[in-house]
Amino acid sequence: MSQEDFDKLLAFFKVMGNENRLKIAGLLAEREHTVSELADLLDLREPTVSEHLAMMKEIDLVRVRPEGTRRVYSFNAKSLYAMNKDLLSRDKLAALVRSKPEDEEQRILQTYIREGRLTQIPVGRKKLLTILKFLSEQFEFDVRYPEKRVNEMLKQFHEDYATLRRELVDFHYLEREKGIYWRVEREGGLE
Amino acid sequence: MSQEDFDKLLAFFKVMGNENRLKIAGLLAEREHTVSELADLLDLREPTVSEHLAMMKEIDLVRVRPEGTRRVYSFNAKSLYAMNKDLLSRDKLAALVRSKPEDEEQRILQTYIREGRLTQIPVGRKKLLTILKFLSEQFEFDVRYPEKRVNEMLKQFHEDYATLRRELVDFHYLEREKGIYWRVEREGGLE
DNA sequence: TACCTAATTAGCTATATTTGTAAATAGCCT
DNA sequence: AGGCTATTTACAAATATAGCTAATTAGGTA
Repeated sequence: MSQEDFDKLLAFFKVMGNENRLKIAGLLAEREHTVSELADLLDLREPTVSEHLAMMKEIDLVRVRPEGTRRVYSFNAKSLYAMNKDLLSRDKLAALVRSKPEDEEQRILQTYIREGRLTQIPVGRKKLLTILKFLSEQFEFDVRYPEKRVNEMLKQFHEDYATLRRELVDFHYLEREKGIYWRVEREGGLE
Repeated sequence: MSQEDFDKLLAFFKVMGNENRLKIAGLLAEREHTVSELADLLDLREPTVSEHLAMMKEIDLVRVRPEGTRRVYSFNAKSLYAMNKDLLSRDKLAALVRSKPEDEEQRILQTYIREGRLTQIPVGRKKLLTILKFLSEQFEFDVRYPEKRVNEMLKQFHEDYATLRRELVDFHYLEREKGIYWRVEREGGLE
């Protein structure tokens, strides 16, 4: 994400992160309004509303149309749509910094898994997470696994199944309660 | 959109509308970090970062995992996507304040139209727009009406057809050129 | 236990934001 | 032109936010 994109996104959040401006956006999304109408509806003075509208116009969130001595403000849906699409998309946010995670994960897995067995349990956090993610994928969602079964499954990959099991829980790939384990969607990180 | 949704959206914008918090979001989207790492990267003190993270946690934008004496923060992508999907659409924003507009329009029409005639031409903008919308619906799209015909049609509703005609044009329910009128889709307003 | 490190909480200050009043501007009407 | 209205601009007051240092809490370790 470029500096420009960052600034644009920040400006957008700043503008919308104000109660009255968000209300104005709502009112304008419904239908166009003049400054004094908005002032009435929001119980604010005209200059205040005018100021808010100027900020919203700055980022192209609203449009103005003069009508005699009034100014009719309308919501620029396109702007919101573009923002939504371009800046808030999964890709953009992810691309923020991610550098081909799949490739790197593949490389790590190839390094540590030979003939279906873990050659060693990596120490580096990133490597460990990749391995744990792979192991967690051996489990299905919505299935309850007794500890014994978990151990058996993990022993396939490494003698020290207890460490693997503990790490899987510690890093929230598995949840545990009363000796029963189940897979959960690990959030954040190298998902 | 409920008050709850409004508050949620507002809180989200408020949190993301700060330069350092937005940077933190970017850094955490890349990979998880501890408080002091972030403080280093952003050139801020730990308490400041801690405070920012607390705000982000409040709206479930980040997750924490204790690791010894550190706390490892990670980005909760799900939260962002949910926000993006559920709350940022135009419909949602519009619904922000809409209180059954159809009902209200019906109420206004019933107030001002008796036995097929306008009892008076309302002054309030909202009421006026509702009446004008109703009147505009007497005209068909893609039909060219000479002024004389427009006057006749409007006279059915009120003696002061000239005012109605002018308002219909002023508020862009009708377009006029060289004495010929035609109905257009009014944009923005009470469509 | 005592000590160390990391993080959070508390309390304070500087800055930014929001809002209001008063004055200036712009369009319309007589 | 002069008056009227809606809006914007200028500027000041009040409030909110962001940042700091210092103190406290929590976990790890000798």
